[in-house]
Amino acid sequence: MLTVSALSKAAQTTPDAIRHYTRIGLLKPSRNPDNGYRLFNNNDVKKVQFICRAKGLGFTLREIGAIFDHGRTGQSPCPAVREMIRQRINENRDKLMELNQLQQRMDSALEKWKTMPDGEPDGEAICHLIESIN
Amino acid sequence: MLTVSALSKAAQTTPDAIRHYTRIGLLKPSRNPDNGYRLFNNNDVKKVQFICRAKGLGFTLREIGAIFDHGRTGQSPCPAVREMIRQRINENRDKLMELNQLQQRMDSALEKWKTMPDGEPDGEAICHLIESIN
DNA sequence: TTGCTCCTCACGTCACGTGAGGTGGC
DNA sequence: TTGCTCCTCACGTCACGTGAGGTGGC
Repeated sequence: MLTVSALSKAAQTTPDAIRHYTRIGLLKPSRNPDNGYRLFNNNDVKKVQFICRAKGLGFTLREIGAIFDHGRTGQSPCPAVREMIRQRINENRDKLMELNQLQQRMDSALEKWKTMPDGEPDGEAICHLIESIN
Repeated sequence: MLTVSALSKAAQTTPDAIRHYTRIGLLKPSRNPDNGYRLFNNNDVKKVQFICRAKGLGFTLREIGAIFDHGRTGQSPCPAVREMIRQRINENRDKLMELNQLQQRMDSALEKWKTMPDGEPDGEAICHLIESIN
């Protein structure tokens, strides 16, 4: 049986993350009746490692919980997993495009500002650097 | 004088966003004594447009508030603005790299899974697709 | 009266991190 | 006794969106 910190070390994460996963129901440790400490077993080490791997593939904790539930109801989670990652790939593609555009806007703003002096507040403009954009 | 929705239309945003900006102190409308409705003036239209433009450059509302405060204390916000965007550009570069790597991990996972069958829960693996990664 | 707008709470989002205040184990 | 770990709240993060429940204006 493992305590919070022992589990966090075994699975290469933080004690707070372990407590968080417990709070939202991904882990269901038993308790030491003497002091109330959470007690985890070897299967929980696997579960936390699974959580970390799935997070690394872009799955949310809510989705990971859904995958666990599939297991409990005896259904294969695999079709849903394939579908989730397809969606996540599309979402991520959109986000990448947005951030690329943001990066370009920021770069060209900074470039443009190189030739502009700092302005003093004059009641007219708030910050003429920013107002010069668009 | 403008109401919430009139201001939101003039500045091309939503009434809820206007209420939010008021709540966090970026806008300080007067009130109609008869009914308590927020009352904005033409300067507020400019401020909301400024907020939107700055958000488009990656500034947070907290940073935008700091820019407004510079104006009130009679200092030029411009040097701080240049510094903020430099930082934001670096942060965004890191985020882009992360998301690019995530995209690659997701793509190669989906590719690899094409040759793998769905697995039934067997008490051994939670989801062998995910566990096959790394 | 209907339909639109306005109001004020106050919670939810995401995955934790961070105190506050207190206790167990060596 | 000291230092480390554990515990349970409960708030903060970011920028709103979304009810709930009620009111004003035409």
